[in-house]
Amino acid sequence: MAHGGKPRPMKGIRQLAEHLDISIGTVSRALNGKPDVNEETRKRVLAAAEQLGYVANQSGRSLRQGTTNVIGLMIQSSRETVENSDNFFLTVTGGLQSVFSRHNLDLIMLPCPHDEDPYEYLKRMVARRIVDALILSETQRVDKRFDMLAKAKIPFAALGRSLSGVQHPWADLDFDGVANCAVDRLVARGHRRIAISTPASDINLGFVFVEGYRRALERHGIPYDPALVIRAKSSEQGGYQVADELLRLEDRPTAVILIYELMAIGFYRRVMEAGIIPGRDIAVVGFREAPRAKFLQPALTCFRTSLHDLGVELAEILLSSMPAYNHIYPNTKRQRTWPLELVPGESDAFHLTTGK
Amino acid sequence: MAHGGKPRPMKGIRQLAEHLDISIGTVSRALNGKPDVNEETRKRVLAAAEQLGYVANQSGRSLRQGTTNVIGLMIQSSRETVENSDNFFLTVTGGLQSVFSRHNLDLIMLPCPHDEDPYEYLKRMVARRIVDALILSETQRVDKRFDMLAKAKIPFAALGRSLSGVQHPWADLDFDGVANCAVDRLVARGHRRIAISTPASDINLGFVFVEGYRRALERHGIPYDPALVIRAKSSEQGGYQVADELLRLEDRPTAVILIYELMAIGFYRRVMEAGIIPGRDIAVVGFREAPRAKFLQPALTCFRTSLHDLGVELAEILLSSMPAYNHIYPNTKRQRTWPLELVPGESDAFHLTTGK
DNA sequence: ACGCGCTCCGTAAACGTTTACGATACTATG
DNA sequence: CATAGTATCGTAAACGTTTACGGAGCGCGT
Repeated sequence: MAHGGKPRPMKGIRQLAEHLDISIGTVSRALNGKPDVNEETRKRVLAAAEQLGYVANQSGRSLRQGTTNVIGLMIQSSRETVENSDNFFLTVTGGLQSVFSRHNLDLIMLPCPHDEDPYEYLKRMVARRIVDALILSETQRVDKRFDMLAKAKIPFAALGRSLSGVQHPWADLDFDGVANCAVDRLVARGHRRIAISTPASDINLGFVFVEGYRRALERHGIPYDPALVIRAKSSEQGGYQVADELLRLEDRPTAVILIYELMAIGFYRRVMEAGIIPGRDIAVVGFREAPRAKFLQPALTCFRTSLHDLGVELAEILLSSMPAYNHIYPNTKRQRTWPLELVPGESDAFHLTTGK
Repeated sequence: MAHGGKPRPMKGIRQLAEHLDISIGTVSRALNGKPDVNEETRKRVLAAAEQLGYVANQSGRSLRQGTTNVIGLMIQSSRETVENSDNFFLTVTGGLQSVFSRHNLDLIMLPCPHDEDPYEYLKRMVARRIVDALILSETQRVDKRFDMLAKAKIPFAALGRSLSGVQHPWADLDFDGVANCAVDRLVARGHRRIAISTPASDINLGFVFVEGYRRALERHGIPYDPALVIRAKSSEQGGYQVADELLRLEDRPTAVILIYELMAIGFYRRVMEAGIIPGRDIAVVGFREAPRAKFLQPALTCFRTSLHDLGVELAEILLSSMPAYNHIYPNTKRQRTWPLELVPGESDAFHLTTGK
């Protein structure tokens, strides 16, 4: 490879210092807002940097001070994620960034390849020291990643709870609260056989969801029937499959709670194929409100929340557990279940005992 | 084993060298596969690195050799993107990674915040030298970013064409080909007033799409009517709006081509509100095949493609324009329109002249 | 005069790696 | 035996930045 004899342009702080006829130490201090530099020289330095388009080389900086000013958001583009994530991650990302940018932190997304073990991938990213802190998503029931990050002393927060690493910081949608509310609402309308869907994978939110459902049933004195818990992919196809399985049951449920709004599309379709009208013959409650759920007929009863604000909260939780920032976000609650608001629709608007 | 028990975490190549009683130069050469190192010592070094969990610090490495082994994929999480991107980016990402990982390159996603100018954001990322090369998406009609990257001599490729930076490498869905094919098909069924939708933003694919449509009409001797080109967001709501606007026209079109499949959901809904049945009273052709389009009734005629393979192609295009890799991917065609395959549905299955 | 504290700035040593260069031992060749 | 060539390895200089340290200049109180 040409390793060349051309006089390199020396694009660095050194050139900037020479151009200003100041030592590079002073230039660096001026740029980084250190106190012991004359205000007037600082102005000169900043002006020159702006004019010459100088930006500190990240490698040099982070080599010296062991910090990168980059936060990583790890996502596993598993097939299931790919099929249903839609705007979820990007919306949360917006909230995260709105906080990080205030501290000159940049967010990058680390997509773990399908064919690579998430744990190994994360280990590599950590070892490379490319990020100062991490946000983990799609937390598993037991998730080795937490222990690893704790041992490596990398600050992190999770988008989702987990059973492992008990005390780690997280923010999570209030899955059990939603299941609870949905059951209450359906029971109040006379339903007693209520089905629920949960993801097929080991992702923890499914367990939390079903657990909330189970406790709510218990509170109402309704026996918990495992046959009414359907494991399915969180997609339209999954919803179709849920309906399919429920139709096969001898003692069919009169209501169903779907963990992803998109599933309702497939669910509607399948039951209508069987001549069953959602909102008249069976009650349906979905999870998050989503633009495309708005077009369902009858309108889906679901739960609204601001994913953007959830991102904001999660960012603050992360910063509060980073030594360099916890003086700015002190005592922030390290674990936060994020509330959702009921959006009543027509899909469960009938009372069972009064007929349709 | 020299020191029994658990070795404490590696601090750097220096400790690894001391542990092996070899100079750090040799260790580095061994790890990087340089030729002038004894095969047997190399094995020892690799084994020790594996055992002690040593991974080279990326900052030190990239500071020295000016390379990071990271490829950045810039995405602008604009509101429009957030609403319709669904699995698009993650799927393409999978294809990209399958190529990059063969060369020990990692892909990171750089999400430009809504409130930041994409150009400034990119400039910052480039200046920080955090990536070796870039993939740009959502290319605008005229896109300053290309010129900037060219001037900064950063290798890049684009997911999407542009009018600026004429000779830059890119891969792009065959928007004009699809528009062309759709028009041909509709004309063959007797349609002459054919509407088309295009995004409201300056994203280039809209122009390419409409241009293909315009030329196809011209070929059939059908006059181009600007009133039939509807600018709308690429979402269900956008589709609803397209239908709404078309219904207001005095001389209503008999067919419509939608640039995003999701729009069909809203479109169906709106025309059915007006008592118009898609596939009987109006012909509808969508763009990409998507899981949720499968649930439309009648089935949407649309176009299928593998976004994963598009990612593979794009990765190879990028590598072929990187000095360090172009010997591996020589003479790869630098610009590639990616084909789509027609998936006939029922939404345009009627012949206009024979009635319904 | 002297010392002290303060403000500002220059010097140089890190940070962890890669790599050009030279050194050593050994082998093959003349 | 001298020399050249080869295989292998150690040494030290970069890469660009931050920062501990010290020094110069100055004002001020004793």
